[in-house]
Amino acid sequence: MSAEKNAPPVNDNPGNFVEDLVRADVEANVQQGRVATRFPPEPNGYLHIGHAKSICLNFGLAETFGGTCNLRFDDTNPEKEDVEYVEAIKDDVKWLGFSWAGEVRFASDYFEQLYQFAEKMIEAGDAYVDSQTADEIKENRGDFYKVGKNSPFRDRSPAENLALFREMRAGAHPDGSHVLRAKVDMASTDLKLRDPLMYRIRRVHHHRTKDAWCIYPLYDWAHGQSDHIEKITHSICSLEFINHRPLYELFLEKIGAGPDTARPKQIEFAKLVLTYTVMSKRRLKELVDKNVVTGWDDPRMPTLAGQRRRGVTPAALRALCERVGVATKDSIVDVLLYENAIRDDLNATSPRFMGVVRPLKVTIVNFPEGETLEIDAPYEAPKQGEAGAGAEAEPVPTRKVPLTREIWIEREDFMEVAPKKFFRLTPGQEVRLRYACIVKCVGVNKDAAGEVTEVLCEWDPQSKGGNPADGRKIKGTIHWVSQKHAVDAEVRLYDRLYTVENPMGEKDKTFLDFVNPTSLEVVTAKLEPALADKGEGFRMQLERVGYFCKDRDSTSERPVWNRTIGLKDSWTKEKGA
RNA sequence: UCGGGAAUCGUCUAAUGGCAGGACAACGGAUUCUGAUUCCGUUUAUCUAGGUUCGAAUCCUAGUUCCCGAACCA
Repeated sequence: MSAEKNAPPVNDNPGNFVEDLVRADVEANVQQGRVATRFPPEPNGYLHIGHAKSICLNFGLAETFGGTCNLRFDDTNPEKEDVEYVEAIKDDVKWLGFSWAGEVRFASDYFEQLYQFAEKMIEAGDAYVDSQTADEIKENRGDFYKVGKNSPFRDRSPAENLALFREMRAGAHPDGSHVLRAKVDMASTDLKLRDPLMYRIRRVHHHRTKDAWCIYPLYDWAHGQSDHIEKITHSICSLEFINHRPLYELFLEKIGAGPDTARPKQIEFAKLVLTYTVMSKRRLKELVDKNVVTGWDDPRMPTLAGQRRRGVTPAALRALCERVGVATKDSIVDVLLYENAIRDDLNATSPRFMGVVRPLKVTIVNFPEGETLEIDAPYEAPKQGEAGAGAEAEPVPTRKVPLTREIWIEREDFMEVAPKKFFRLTPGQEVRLRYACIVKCVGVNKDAAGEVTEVLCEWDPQSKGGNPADGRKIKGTIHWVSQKHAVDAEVRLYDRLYTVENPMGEKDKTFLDFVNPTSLEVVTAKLEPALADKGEGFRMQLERVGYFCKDRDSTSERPVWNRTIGLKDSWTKEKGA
């Protein structure tokens, strides 16, 4: 008992320092204890696994504290943005299982208000129109070791600045001729504070505001102010934005957002990076544009659309984000953690079926020709710790599996010359056909090249259902499909897209140099007939093979299944050793 | 040569001056009509050097390493 009293607090949960900070604010009644977050993607590409972490964090916080989370598109750079992405992103967030508060927001909804804020800045002498060229601005900004030089236009009067800024808005000046800058400090050691740009002139069609504007705000001017307009309490972003925080706060100060206890608070966390994965939108676009993959939703892509098509569940993605934790240290998560989260969820939820991916003919020579044995086989995911069959405490749902004289088995389940501990088919050895019976290999047929083309077996008719009458131990169980009933299907066997942990980590090479040449292998598989009528998106486990999801490329003549992920395999490892 | 961040098992992450814990991975074993699942067990960590303290991952000093920052991108 005394030991219990002295026991240190135990916390087996992964850390989430953001949640701790928010909780502290709620308990201190900051912002009346209100929690309002936002997920602010730029609609210039598809969401990926990294975004999932931010989505889970922001929406999760809102759920945890009974607050709200907005979906806000940060659409301030029309050159790269498109409605295609807006729709895809909305779908992805919904698919992940989250709902945003009210309508979808757009930074572009705030362009007028942002503009008014900017006029206030000008009137207060806190912003000016700079008419230097882009090169001059860059030159005069200085660098890490050299302070900047004031622009010759820095001392224009508020009245002149206001007139010029209004002309900029009205389209009186060509692109690039002027910018609006905040007047801060060209000598600051923080380069971000050397008179940051607020507006540029760009005659570009915007996907929402069309041609209403020819000046567009830059990130630093748009983001914090949008947070303020939406009354966001906690503005969560990734680590690289920590350099922007002083500016974030300065702008809120200048627009009169109130005391810092009443303003949005920027908090930075480490984004999710996975081994064997390249997440940046630019590279993802490159894979698409160079046809390395078939599109943004290619099942090898780390995009949410790709992962969804591959068969990954939203629950698996959420589990990954939960397990990874939230911290301020740059980290690279082993992709195995993700694969484990996928298997974990799929194992618990996938019905079981049989299918042969690389078929090899087997003839059961003493099985009556033309006869079919119908077997009732359970297909539900086994309960935790239970075996797939046998342990029928209560009736379990089953499907009919036909057994005939000619069947397909997996090519790798037969070896003419087998190593020790090979518990599958090999001459003279007995093996169980899952759910069906015991067979023994009595011979093989080969082609001219010496390749085994057919395996001959005898079955034990006393073992119908899978267990021998005399109770003898059968070590191996293999899957099979009746040839006569088999459904041909295109199966896409996906593997990691890269051959190395960090495809970006090599000098003199690009990530494209490390694309796995066998990241996709297409085979014609033989599936059991019960799978014939499954619809697009149906997920299942092919026993002993892996988890699969029916692809939208399926036609009535040719079903297509994607391998989401294989089963863990301790056999190939042993074999290799 | 500047400014800002961060350093705990192989990986991610706890412990906020008091037993360095968990997950994944690895390894061993048990169970199994999936070589899966499940169960049990084992190995492995506080960046370095000083200091404060009865006691330091935690506080102090110095150093080292890594990341971010010089777009009219976000």
